[in-house]
Amino acid sequence: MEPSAFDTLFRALGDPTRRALFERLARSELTVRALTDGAGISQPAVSKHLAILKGAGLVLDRPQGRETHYRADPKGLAPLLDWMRLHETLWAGSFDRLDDLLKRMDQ
Amino acid sequence: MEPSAFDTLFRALGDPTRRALFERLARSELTVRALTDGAGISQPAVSKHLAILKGAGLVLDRPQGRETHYRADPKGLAPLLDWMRLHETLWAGSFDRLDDLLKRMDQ
DNA sequence: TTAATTCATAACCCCCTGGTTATAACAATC
DNA sequence: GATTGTTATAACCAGGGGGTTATGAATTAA
Repeated sequence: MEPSAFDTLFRALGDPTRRALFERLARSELTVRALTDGAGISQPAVSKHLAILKGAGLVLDRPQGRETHYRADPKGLAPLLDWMRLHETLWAGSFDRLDDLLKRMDQ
Repeated sequence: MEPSAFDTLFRALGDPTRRALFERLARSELTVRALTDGAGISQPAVSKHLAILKGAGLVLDRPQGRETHYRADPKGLAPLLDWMRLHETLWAGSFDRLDDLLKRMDQ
């Protein structure tokens, strides 16, 4: 069976290195070179991670000349919300924390 | 470096088989035997998945005689909320959907 | 007490994944 | 045009992870 959107999303976020890249891209758009500097791994490794993040819909690329700019895609996390909605009953205990999150986002 | 709580949680949820087990346990408490029937994999494989889910704090076990009952732990998903809070800015676009979720949980 | 059931662990295997280096394509600069 | 810089891909490799069967410990049933 082909992997679901949940699979690709969870798997993409499952790797710490990949999640670190995503978190950097959440703050600002960066080129592959900029991402490689400070990532502690080679440039091809970074490119592979970016391809996976892109495949999961977490990241968008913007080629410009010889460099490619990457940025996080807000819509990429939507399946996470969908999955949580499937398990609302589990959330009762965490409700107040989620409420806090919403309040902070609202202001 | 030792893996963070995020790592263990995301990795635990990253495997489809494991997520399926977790989803079944979200609905009702089940024994290893009950989980194995209908999982499509061997009993030792199920036990290993359960150990990983337990290690991630997603599941609680309750030994009773020769069988062990497992159930989902609501608090296990808390780190997911924490992680989302770290990236609130990314959420602007998904805000209304999260709002929907909260409304449905409130009723 | 003997047999059957349930579960966890050990030992093993294969494949997938995350890393590497090498290289090619393309763009910018000299 | 030649060179340098940026990125993606190919080829490869080591390790980890998810599966298996075998087995033992503990509990229940016969």
